[in-house]
Amino acid sequence: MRTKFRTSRMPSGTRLSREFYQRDVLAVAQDLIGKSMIIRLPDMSYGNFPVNEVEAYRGSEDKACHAFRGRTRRTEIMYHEGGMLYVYLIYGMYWMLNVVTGKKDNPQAVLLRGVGNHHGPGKITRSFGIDSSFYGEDLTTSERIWFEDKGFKPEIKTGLRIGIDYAGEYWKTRPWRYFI
DNA sequence: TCAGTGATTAGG
DNA sequence: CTAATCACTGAG
Repeated sequence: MRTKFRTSRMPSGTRLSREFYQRDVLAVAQDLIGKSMIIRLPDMSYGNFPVNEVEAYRGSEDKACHAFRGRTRRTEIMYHEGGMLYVYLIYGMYWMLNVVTGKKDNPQAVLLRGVGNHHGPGKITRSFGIDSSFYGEDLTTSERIWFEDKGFKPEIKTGLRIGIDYAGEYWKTRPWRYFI
């Protein structure tokens, strides 16, 4: 953390490490539930929002994962080692915020669907002004967004991933949505 | 139930 | 270049 942004309002906690994100996406997705998303707000203070809903997208095998169609400029960041952000625009209006997980060249990501009182992937990014400038952001070094463990261990429920009817019977029935 | 909205992608 | 698609949202 550069001194520049160290203020009295900086939250104290344990920033999640590279190792946390480098695990398989199903483990990371579940473990992200209850962790805190720390984000720098317009007034330069930091907001703390517990993650309450996510979905896992698991590699080139997963028909619902963007990496299913291979490496493209958009999906390139998913091939990086875990701990980066994958941000993309959908329907011309909504930025989707994803956390890249797994080892290098194993394209996986966790979609954030709910943090704090913000429910809905497009609403999260709209609320915090997250856009393409966050693409490739490194969560282990960023000064404007990262995740912390504050010791909150909620009970986790599972469900089907939303909006992937095109993915075929097997992939659309994986219970890879996790929520509180 | 359905329109809005534009980047991304595959294909010619 | 064209056209289809889309991990969504809000209005009616």
